Amino acid sequence: MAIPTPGRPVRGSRSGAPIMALFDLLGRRWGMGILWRLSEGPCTFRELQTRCETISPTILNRRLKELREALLIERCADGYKLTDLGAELYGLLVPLGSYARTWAACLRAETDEA
Amino acid sequence: MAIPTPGRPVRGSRSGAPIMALFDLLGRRWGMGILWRLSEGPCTFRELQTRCETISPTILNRRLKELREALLIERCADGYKLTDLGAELYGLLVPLGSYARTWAACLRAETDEA
DNA sequence: CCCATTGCTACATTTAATGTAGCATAGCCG
DNA sequence: CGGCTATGCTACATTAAATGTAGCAATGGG
Repeated sequence: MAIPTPGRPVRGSRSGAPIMALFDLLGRRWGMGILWRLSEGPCTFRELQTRCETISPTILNRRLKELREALLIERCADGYKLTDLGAELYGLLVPLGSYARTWAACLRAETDEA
Repeated sequence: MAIPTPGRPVRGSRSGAPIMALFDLLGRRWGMGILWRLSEGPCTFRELQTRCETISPTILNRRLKELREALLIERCADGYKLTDLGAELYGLLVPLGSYARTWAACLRAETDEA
């Protein structure tokens, strides 16, 4: 699957709105998860596979290719790492971490009362 | 597909880390796009379908069910709208909009020079 | 009653993800 | 050198998810 290109039709925008292209890319399975795990530090393919806990090498490899093409990650001596552009994106995802805990608490509360 | 439940195994975390559960949910096709479009204001199923430009009713309906179950959106007189929890999440996605434009510019630059 | 709009569902097809096995290369150690 | 380990993958068969089109049942006018 080719990477979504801003300016060309993407899922959610026939005109290729950048945000929709980004959502299309990050919305692929494991997309954000890989960025998140890689933010813990550069690592090898196999180490990344371990960090992701349940990813298959097939899909890890495909996402890595896409994310490299999208300039978010790159190869290095230790295997793979975030580019500056990727690190910047990661920075925007960080707040989702604490939000997720709030969200989880709400879900639990809802489930309990039901 | 059941919604990923924090605390139970999800993609990326056997122990169910909230952030991975959230990534699993938002990482489903159209997940973030629907939130984004709904943030423009409450609307009907069909209007939302139009805003999304290219979504099929099948998958729109499925995502709506999931997002409702996840307490991010709810039904209202006008059709659907974000819950407070969903609006809060949307707030965290907003910065991705301007980031996406930067990212698009970098991609274009890269493509041009190659 | 007729027509338009609503929120969907059915179903057939295409595409993506999974899981397991294993190969080819590179580096060490004796 | 031979044998071991780790690396980055790829092949392939299976399952699951997304797509696209058609259309139905319900509601609310006029």
